[in-house]
Amino acid sequence: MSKSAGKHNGNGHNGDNLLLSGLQPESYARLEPKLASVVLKQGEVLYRAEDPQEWIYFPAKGTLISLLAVSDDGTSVEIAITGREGMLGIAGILGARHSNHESLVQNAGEALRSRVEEVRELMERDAAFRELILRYIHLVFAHVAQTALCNRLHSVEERLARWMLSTEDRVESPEFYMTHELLAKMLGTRRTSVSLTAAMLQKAGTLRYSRGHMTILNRKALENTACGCYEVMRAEMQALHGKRRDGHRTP
Amino acid sequence: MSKSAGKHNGNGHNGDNLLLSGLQPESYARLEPKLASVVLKQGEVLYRAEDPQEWIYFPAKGTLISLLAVSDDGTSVEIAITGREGMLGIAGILGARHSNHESLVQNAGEALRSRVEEVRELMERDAAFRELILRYIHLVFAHVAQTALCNRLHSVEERLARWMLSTEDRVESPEFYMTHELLAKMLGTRRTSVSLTAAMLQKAGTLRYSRGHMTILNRKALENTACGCYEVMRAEMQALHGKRRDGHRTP
DNA sequence: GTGACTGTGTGCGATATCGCACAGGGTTGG
DNA sequence: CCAACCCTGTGCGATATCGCACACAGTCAC
Repeated sequence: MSKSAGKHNGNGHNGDNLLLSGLQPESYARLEPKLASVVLKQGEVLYRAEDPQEWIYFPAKGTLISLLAVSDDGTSVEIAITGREGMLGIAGILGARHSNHESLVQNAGEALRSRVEEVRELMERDAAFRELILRYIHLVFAHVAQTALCNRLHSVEERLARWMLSTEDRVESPEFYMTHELLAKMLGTRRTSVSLTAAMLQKAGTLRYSRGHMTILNRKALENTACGCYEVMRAEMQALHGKRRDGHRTP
Repeated sequence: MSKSAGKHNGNGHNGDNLLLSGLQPESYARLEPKLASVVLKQGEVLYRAEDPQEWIYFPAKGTLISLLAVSDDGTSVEIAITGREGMLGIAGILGARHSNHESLVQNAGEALRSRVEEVRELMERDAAFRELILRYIHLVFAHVAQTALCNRLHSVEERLARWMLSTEDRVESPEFYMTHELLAKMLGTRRTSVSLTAAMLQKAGTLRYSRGHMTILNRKALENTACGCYEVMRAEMQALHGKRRDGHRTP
């Protein structure tokens, strides 16, 4: 279900983004000339904290972007994660000049982007599009809230496993680039805590990694290790995009 | 600045809610017949997790409501806090049937409420109102994100102080009802951790409490104890409602 | 006034995580 | 091929918080 998504109408070259493929053909036709395809590189920062919110990004299949909250002393924590199920630039949609969050490209890929005003204009015209975007904002809201809970109540191991699962879902591959250092930045913990936990999971045969090349070997085991937050977030996403209830991907 | 807020147009009996007082008179006149005044009691739960999102609440001056994320094992964490600067029922505005969050009345008071559909309808008609509501959603989003960071990186003492300050701002009084047990529920920690920390602050003369009756004695000291998250959240609120930069209240 | 309940103080061992420092093995670029 | 750099493993003491249990003092209902 890559190009022509089941319940969606698959507007051809929408970069597989699920918000765009949910558009009616005539709405998409109106937005299309404003959309530009961009290539996002691993490690690229789309928005720094305090940057003006000018662009909306609609990630294509496989592209993965983290939203990070940064503290004044440089420490940071991931608050949400975005793949082709969503978009980047919510603050702009909500009328804010800037947000305090940094968006960091975790897995390279393509995205379509448009100016905030164009998207807002389409939202005013097209009620279905507006509803979809608002529902997506609700999804992110729920995601951030669950993260707040998870950060407080769950162990590094549980959070690490949750992160791996969410990432695999969006990258749509069990292999991706991710160092312990970066993981620590996102989980808001020390690099060594990540290394210890990851080593345990590797010994157990759950995953394998080497110098940033990470591979999930046993997804079931990861699911058992992760806290319930993963399921909560996944259910929320399915409520929006109506994916199948049984599995996370279709071959 | 109780009834007739400076930059706002003060629509008489809007319960001092800053979102409603920001409305143009004709818009408010349209919404007013749909608004009903309700009294919220201490400890009352407006929305349980999974409850259908039917009502929007606009708290009046002094009324304080917490948004809690609840885990399946009953543990919980506060993700946001709402006073007269905002409203309750964002999930409904965003088109979600339900949210996973519980809203708990911390400080009794009044609120105006209306059905979700009425508010949504006014949002469609009145662009200024829509912008205000969307900007408020951004505010809450920023608040939840900051909480996620704070929960992960800051100590019980810092978080407790932050909570006290936010609460005083909304209750608009240095005295309010709050037990250690409840605080623990919101900060996502043990009751005894709260008791220990609170006892330290009491010995230092920063606050005083007895069986749920809590009084802030030295606000400056609290500000020094709290993490920067308080300032971040407050700045965000001021960006929306344009309050004075120097103090939190006017006599 | 008495009993039941609720809010707070205290103790104490267990554990996860922190903060920091250093070593060594891949990888990359010249 | 070598040097510099990046990623990961390891150690170890310090500390915050956890989890649980029990004591005691206000407060409220009767």
